[in-house]
Amino acid sequence: MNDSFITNWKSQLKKGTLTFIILNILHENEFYGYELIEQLRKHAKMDIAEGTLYPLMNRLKTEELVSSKWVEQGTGIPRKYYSLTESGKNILREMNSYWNHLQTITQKIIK
Amino acid sequence: MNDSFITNWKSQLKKGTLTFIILNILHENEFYGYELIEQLRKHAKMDIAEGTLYPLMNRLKTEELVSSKWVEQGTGIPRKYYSLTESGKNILREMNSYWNHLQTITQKIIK
DNA sequence: AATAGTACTTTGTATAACAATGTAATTTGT
DNA sequence: ACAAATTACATTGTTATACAAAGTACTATT
Repeated sequence: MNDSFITNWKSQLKKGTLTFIILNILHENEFYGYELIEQLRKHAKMDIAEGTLYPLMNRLKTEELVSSKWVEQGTGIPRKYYSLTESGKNILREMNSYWNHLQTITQKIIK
Repeated sequence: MNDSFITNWKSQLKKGTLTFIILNILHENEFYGYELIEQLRKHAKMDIAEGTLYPLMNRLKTEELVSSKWVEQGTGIPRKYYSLTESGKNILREMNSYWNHLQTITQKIIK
């Protein structure tokens, strides 16, 4: 029951950090949804449900922080590739700045 | 409208980080609720609504990560002081460990 | 006497993660 | 050749949490 506290905490911690991480990943490269989930699992050891990612990407599109384009594959299901808009890059700069601030704060209090 | 994206993001970011920061603060010292809000505003530049903090402290009590005691003042309203339980200290160690992991991840991708 | 500040509490709303389920095509295992 | 797993996107309902707003009660300031 106290083990689930950590599990729940990690889930709550994603609210905010996930958006932040994904925007940063998209700053370097274009990715499609399913690929982002794999990237996060492999490189960040974060397990993201599909029901988390796809709605999140739609929110980012609605806010016009990312744009998307369908790319047909020679074979298989077409992929929707996401990339950062100019507005998205500006917002990301603000987010990075606040994240750094948060780091400074926590570094002072963590034992 | 895009300015409110950052505002909302900071609010979402608190889900998880706030619990984390408060438990770390309580690791060094006992504090009462109103004092925690002041501490966060002054030292972390985080503005926490009372309707955020008090329910949070009650959740932490229910989970037995913190205990509380009323302390009567010579004058004025009595204060409810919170302190970390042994269980709270153990959970906090796990949280700090995961937070450090998150740092390593984000440091690699932030421009 | 009125206003601001201290200190805790409760109620209702909005947001986001997630489990579950669904669709459709492809690849792998036997 | 067939079943199962994987790839890829999407939707619905549930749950947790921050926050605005309002309330209670006492103290300090003007």
